Amino acid sequence: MDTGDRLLTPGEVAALFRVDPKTVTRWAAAGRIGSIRTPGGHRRFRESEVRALLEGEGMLDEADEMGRPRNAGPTASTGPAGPANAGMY
Amino acid sequence: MDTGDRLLTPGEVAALFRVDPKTVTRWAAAGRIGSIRTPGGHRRFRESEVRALLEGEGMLDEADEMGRPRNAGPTASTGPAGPANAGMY
DNA sequence: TAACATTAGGGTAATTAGGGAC
DNA sequence: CTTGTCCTAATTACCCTAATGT
Repeated sequence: MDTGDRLLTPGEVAALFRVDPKTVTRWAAAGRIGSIRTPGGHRRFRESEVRALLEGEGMLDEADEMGRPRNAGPTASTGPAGPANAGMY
Repeated sequence: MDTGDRLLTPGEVAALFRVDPKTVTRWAAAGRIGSIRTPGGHRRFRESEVRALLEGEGMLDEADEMGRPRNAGPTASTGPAGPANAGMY
């Protein structure tokens, strides 16, 4: 059962989200997305986790959302409720 | 049970890290990962060491603050024997 | 022995990391 | 507060040919 633990490079993740690779790096640095480091220091991301984030897995409807109380509120717990347990066994 | 007496080829390790086999060879040359040489000069890597590197080897994530803490990993156990992991600038 | 895929080795582009500022 | 762009340095990817492993 490979849920897809393929690893993606920062550039691929950035392309998927249509953001700058630097932004993906910031997400990883902030702990918003799990990352695996190569011995050289580069990051690799789990495809399953990235796809979960793309799907909006856990994200409620944002149709009416405009305020986007991200950090302002306590216990933000924004969205995906956790790491989506992408890859743990 | 063999926790890792199995030896992996550069191609195997490269696939695990989603990097080029040449990069794995470079890691071995730089001493970032242990390697066993065949009489012919080819390298073999210990599966236990590779898996330890993949898991993060004692490093959960670099999340620090801001946002919310993600779930904690499954007890990272004790770091094996933190080998010479040195190197970032 | 022969054939095939993989690996080693060097060299050169492309990508990534990290910081700091707007 | 988030994102994109600037910089420099390090790491990685792809090019090649020859040797090794099965």
